[in-house]
Amino acid sequence: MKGGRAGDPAHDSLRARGLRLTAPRRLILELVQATDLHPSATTVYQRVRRRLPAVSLATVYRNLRMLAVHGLLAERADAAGMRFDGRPSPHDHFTCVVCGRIYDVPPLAAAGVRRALGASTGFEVLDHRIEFSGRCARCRGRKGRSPRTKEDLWRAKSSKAPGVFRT
Amino acid sequence: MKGGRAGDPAHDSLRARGLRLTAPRRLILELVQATDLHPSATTVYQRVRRRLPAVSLATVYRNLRMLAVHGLLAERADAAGMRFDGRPSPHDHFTCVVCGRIYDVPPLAAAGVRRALGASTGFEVLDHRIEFSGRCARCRGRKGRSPRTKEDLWRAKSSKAPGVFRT
DNA sequence: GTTGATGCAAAGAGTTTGCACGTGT
DNA sequence: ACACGTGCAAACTCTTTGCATCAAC
Repeated sequence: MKGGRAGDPAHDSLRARGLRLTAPRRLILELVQATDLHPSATTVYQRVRRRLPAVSLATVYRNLRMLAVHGLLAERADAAGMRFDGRPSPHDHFTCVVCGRIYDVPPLAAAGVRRALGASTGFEVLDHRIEFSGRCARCRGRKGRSPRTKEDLWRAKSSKAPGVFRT
Repeated sequence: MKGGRAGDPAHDSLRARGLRLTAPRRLILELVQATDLHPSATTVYQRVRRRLPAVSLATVYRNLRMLAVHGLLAERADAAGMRFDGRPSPHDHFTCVVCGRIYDVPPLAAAGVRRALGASTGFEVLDHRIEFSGRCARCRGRKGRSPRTKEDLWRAKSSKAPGVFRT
């Protein structure tokens, strides 16, 4: 009764693959796609509960993994666990060592590097990912300033995402 | 009585930082530095036990982390947990989707990409890492063949590492 | 009505930690 | 001898799974 109907992009993506569009699943997908903060499962869970208080953490995990398997989300391993990325389109990442934010950055010089590697090794390069790290624009300003906790803003407050690049 | 003495590179590296050179610590460092298979803590543990049967898993974890903090090893996050890399020098990685091996590859086209990112974003790029994936040379041969378990060879057999690139 | 999805709780896997004892320097 | 390192076991965190129930189609 609260689930989506035809015409909804999420609905169509799921139904086209023979997957059911349940309310938790739909919300989880929407939330992850609506931010570029690469949230953890727990963070998604906390956000989901604000609109669907009965949803369990297990359901969040099951859906995140399933959506990733079907290519609607991408998974990233992190020292603290898995992170989820709502944009499966090719792009790279920049992690700010000061504030901990993970920014999406456009694919800069992919093809040439991949070709070079394939030529020199005989490996068949199917995919690649570049992880940059350093200090982001807003953290270059302040001195040795407070490492603001990464996604606390998103988890706790509104769904306004910082939004740096949309790849 | 069984630990190293002056003149040993590992001994010097540790002592120079005020760290003690115990037998487990020395062996752990040597094992990780001697392979490019990026072993997990459990894998290192299994290898350590073959020469020092009394060493505990906790000690392996403590030493791996401590050695990483002091820059003698590098840590990598993986879906299955942490991996350890004995070569802190800059290099990239290629993960074979068939056999699961993680190969070291030489740094191919770093500088230009970093400069481009800095110029277009205002970010100060301090480091980067490229993760390639695909099928390695030896797996391109066989058809849709058996995903040989990653580092079983090293864990179970001799310390002969496949050795692809030495960066 | 079927079949897959969910909630709950329990189980797993990887990693960390408290404490008393052992050991490098 | 002193301080750090170690073994053991318990604790913790993140993630997965079994099962009865519920709901999308």
